[in-house]
Order: sequence, then structure tokens, then C-alpha cells
Amino acid sequence: MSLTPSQQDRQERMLNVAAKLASDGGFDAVQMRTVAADADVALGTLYRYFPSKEHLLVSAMLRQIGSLSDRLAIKPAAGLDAASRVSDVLRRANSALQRQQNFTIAVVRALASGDENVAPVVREVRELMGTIILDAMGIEHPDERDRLVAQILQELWLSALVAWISGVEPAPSVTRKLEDAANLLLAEPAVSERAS
Amino acid sequence: MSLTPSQQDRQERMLNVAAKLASDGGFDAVQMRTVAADADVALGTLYRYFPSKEHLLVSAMLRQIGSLSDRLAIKPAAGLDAASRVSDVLRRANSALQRQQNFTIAVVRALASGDENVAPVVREVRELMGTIILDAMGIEHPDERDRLVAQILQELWLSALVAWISGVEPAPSVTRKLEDAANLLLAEPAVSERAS
DNA sequence: CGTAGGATCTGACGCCTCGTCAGAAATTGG
DNA sequence: CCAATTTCTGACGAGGCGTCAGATCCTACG
Repeated sequence: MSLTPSQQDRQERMLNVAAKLASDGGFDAVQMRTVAADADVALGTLYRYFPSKEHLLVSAMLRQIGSLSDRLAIKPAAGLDAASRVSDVLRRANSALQRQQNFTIAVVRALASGDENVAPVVREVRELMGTIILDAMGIEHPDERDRLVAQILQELWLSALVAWISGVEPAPSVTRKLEDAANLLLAEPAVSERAS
Repeated sequence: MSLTPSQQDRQERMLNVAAKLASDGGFDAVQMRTVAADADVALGTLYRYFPSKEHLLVSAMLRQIGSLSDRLAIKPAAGLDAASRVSDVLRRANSALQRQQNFTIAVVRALASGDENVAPVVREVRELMGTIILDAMGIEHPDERDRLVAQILQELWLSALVAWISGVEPAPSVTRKLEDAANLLLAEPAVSERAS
């Protein structure tokens, strides 16, 4: 079930091409035939690895987030308190995406496709991002509330992307709003609190 | 620029048919030709009113939220504190949508299409929902923080819909999570607090 | 080293939809 | 009753997804 090196290679190529095409022209520019051709792979092979276009794009997103996660493992988020660390992480996550609006448009469209076959991959994306945020919060033994906050921030992140690519809000505004939310949710309770 | 009665009628018919078709078979079932035919309208007329399929579906959503808003004006959200009132409103908003999963799938797909021409309508949907939530919070003179909280909840609502239709989470789980978020964000500060 | 079984390639097929437009007919309002 | 819109009829243009059969190539294993 594991992939041989040459298969890993193929998969990489397909994902790279998909990302490249998406960056250039968004969802519609990612044509399965073109992906296959540019990745030097037969159309059938492409479909063997990624059963649908949505699947392919969400996988590309997953890889992107995975790479962010890797980079964070090396160089963790900077900041003295949880709020600023989380803001930092979100900023990093978004800056890459904002530089490639078309890629983001394509991916978000795939994420929101509602195709049940992609659900597992979508779930992976969300969980990974949730973990990244939870890590950035820097809590050793997170309780229920901490997990909830991390999830909320992850949801907000996704929703912010949607708002941005919908043209509802410009990128800077989205970034700022995420920071505000992080501050609100992660405000250092002034030493005494949480004693209910 | 305003619509004659017969035009209002047409528009209603088109939106009704679109909603019906979406409820039955989701995004793909809403075929512009079918909508036109079922609404007893020419294809060209449909496009005159709604420049694209996404536009049509988001408009249908806007109408749905509008109707929720109207109902809330008559019978406001019940609950003693802001958190429970907001939970109530969100529950009401979702129960309708959860009864028509396919409709929601179609609409969310349109909301996340990234088509810049629909942006204005998407913005209307978000703003209306934001207002509804802010109203439910029941604050006479909302300050910046209150507005932010309302916006966050609105974002979470949308994101929850996406999570649900993506099959990432089942409906009850989504509802519960929204309640948790509302409680977290609107927790009655135990009389003394907010004195920083 | 030879071979069986799976992976990949070639090339073509089937199927469906969105959005546009010109010209005729009907509606509306003055 | 006429002029200006709106709507209708009917057809056009353009494109893309996903599938499959049969040939070929690799890889792993005996």
C-alpha cells in the first residue's frame, strides 16, 4: 500500500503541476488533461491517484499546510503570549495564500464543493490546521476550552479565506480581523480569573 | 429601476424554482434551462435577472435569511442572556438549512465560488446574518468589541455550514459547536470583570 | 534470470451544461 | 394608438469531466 519512490515522484509532480496551474488561472485552469500532460502522466494515472479534481486540489492544499507545519517545527512561532504566537502563525499561513490568490480560489472552491468523496482530505486539512494553532498556543496540557478555542480559530481562518476570495473583504482586513479574534479569544486573563 | 408586480412575480418564481431544484438535487440539479422552464420564463429572462447560476443561488440564500430576519422581527429570539439568544437564533437558522442539505450544498458552493460578480450579494448575506446576530445579542449601543463578536459568530456560522456540507462534521455536532462558541464569546462576565 | 501481476500509457468515447444572441412577439405606459 | 422595453423562440459556440479497453512497461519475487 505504500508508494515506491517513482510513485512518490509521480504524485509530487501531479501536485506541483496542479498547484502551478491553479496559481496561474484558478479553478478552471486546472484541467485534468493539462495536469496529466504537464506532469508527464497518463490521464488514467492522474485519476488513479486523485479520483476527482476536487480531491486533487484539496490534496495540494493539504501539502501546503503540511509544509507550513514542517517549517513551524523548525522555527516555531515567535511571540511572548499565545495571542501573538497564534497571530503570527495565521499571518504566515495567509501570506503564502494571499500571494497566490488564484490558487486559493481554486482550493477553497474544492474545499466547499461538498463532494463527500473528498471529505476525508478536507477533514485532514482542518485537523492539521487546528493542531498547528493549538501548538502555537503553547499549552502543555490543553483542556477542553483550549481545544475549542483552537478549533474556533481554525474555523475563522477558513472562513476568512472564503471571505477574502469572495471579494467580500480585502486581504489586510482579513488578516487584521483574525488578529483581533485571536486577541479576543486568547486574552491573558489578568492573573486572577477562571476561578468559577 | 423598481420592479413591476409581474416582474416581482417572475423573480419570485425563479427563486422558488431554484430553491426547489437545489433542495432536490443540489448544485448540479439547478440547471439554468430547467429553472427557466419550470418558472415559465425564457432562458434569456432568467439571465437578465440573475447573471449567473451562482448569482441565482446566492440570491436564493439571501431571501431565505431575509425571511428568517422577518420572522425574528415578529418573534424575537428567546433567552435570558445574550449567549442563549444567539444560540437560539443560530439554531433556527440552521434547522431550516439542515432540513435541506442539498439546498445548502448548492448555496455554499455558490457562496465560495469566488466569482467576483456575486461578491455584492455574498456581502449582503454576510451582513444580514451579522445584523441578525448582533440584534440577538440585544445590546443597545454596541461597541467595537460587540461588533467584532457578532462578526466572529457570523463567520463561524458560515464555516460551520461548510464543515457540515463537506461531511467533516454531522449536523448536531455543528450546532453544538456553535453553541459552545456563543457561550464562550458571550459569557456573562460574573458581574465583576472587564475592569482591566 | 524469468515470469506473473499490477501500474501506466494510448487514444478514443459518452455525456452534459453554461452563457450568448438575433429577430419576432407581447407588454407596459404614456 | 404608438413607442420603448421586456420577454420569448430557437439555435449556436465552446469546453470539460470522468471512463474504459487493450497494449505495454515495471517491479517484485521465486
